[in-house]
Amino acid sequence: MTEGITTTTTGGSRRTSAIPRSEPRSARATATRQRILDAATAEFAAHGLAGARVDEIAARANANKRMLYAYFGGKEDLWLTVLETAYAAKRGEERAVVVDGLDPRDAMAALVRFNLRYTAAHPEFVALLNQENVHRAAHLTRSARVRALYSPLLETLAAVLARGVGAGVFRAGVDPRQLYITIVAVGHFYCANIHTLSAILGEDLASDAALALREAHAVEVVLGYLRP
Amino acid sequence: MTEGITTTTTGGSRRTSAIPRSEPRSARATATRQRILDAATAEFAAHGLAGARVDEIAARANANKRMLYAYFGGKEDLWLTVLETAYAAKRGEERAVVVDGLDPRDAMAALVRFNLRYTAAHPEFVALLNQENVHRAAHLTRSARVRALYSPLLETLAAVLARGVGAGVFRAGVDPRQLYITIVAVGHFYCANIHTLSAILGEDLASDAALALREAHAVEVVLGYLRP
DNA sequence: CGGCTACGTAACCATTCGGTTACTTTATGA
DNA sequence: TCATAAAGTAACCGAATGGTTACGTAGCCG
Repeated sequence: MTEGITTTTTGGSRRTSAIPRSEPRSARATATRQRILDAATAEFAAHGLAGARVDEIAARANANKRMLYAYFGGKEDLWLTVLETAYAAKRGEERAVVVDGLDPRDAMAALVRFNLRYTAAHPEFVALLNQENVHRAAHLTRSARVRALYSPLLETLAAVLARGVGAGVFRAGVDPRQLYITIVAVGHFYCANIHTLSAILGEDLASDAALALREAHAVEVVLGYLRP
Repeated sequence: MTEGITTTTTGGSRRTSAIPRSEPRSARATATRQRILDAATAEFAAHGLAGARVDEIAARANANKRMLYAYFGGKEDLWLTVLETAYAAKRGEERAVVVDGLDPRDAMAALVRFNLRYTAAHPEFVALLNQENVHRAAHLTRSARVRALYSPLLETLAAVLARGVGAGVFRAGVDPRQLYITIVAVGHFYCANIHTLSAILGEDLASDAALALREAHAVEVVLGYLRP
């Protein structure tokens, strides 16, 4: 009863910090929570943090707004949970990429392709990241959960790079972190700015054909650069 | 029963379409207009379209909200003007880059560096683009003014590329558009995601030292790739 | 000067929206 | 079976926000 309310603040920005319920007890509750999370991901990706509407999220989820506050605490907390979930999903997929035993060049190409395809297939991830950067990662930096999720892609990449250098098929002296950023960049930037780029260049970059061309180019750039 | 109030207008979103005043007549008016535009650029970059507050823009500009509506028509129209202005500014800077007479490799390196530096020096441009992509370039595609601003960088890039191929110092068969996207990407992505990347990688990528490293890497990637 | 118009101000308005309260329904287990 | 707590609902609240109206002021031309 009487959860510790102590709102005290309401002065500056609209915020309250009801403690989010940690674990739903029934299967129905879990389903409701999940529906809210899915709806929130879509709504946040489509409109951003400030543009998203809590009422709309609840409506999309076929849930009551009250439950959203019960499960997640508030709009910003929900945003963070959505972000964390999106990150965790990508890290999970990355973990499933296995390139052991492949020729280093093939392995590297596979990593580049994976990244581009994942990015293209998950525009909501791109949109969420864009938004969070507008906010200068204010929420993400507060998240211990995300900080713990060091990218498996980076680990794999460093290993492949070292293997290729050892085999004499890659140039030496490449910083894996810089290369990681570059690989993510050639795919992410394309997908993130696909609308403005299409508008500026006057062609549809979102078509399958255009994506295939971009993929080939991305692989070519990375492998071309890495030649000894 | 009386709930369906037939407000006639205001069906979906709050909008009014006051016709923006085309040209201010006095110097004072021009200055006011400019102050509003500058303040809007900062506010939109900091908070996005939905997150920006019209009152705040007016306050920052030391102008009255009324004049904002008089000069720009409304929040979304102001947003578009800000976007167009930012684009025009970058295009203007690009036009000032002259690489004629340079060795193609030096010329290419200069283009890569220019892009990275411009992007790093203009976080507001990056933030605005991010936002506009969240909105799927909905405003930009409506702008004839931006569509006319075909990137000079792309033109220059294509020329340098052709020159290098002719001189035998660049590989043949590279699509200038793909390369353009890649060059912009390696710089833009870094700057656009500098906050989330710093959070994930656990180091400050915005420092001068980190930026210099990134610049060197970007040049190395592009020139390395272009080797025949 | 004197009236006209562009420029600027402040108070106001209707609606939206995040968040809350008071209440009903559903499931669980003693 | 029935008390009890979790899950869910609907109506409500008040601050914030985009936009407007009615009114003052300054500079320019006759």
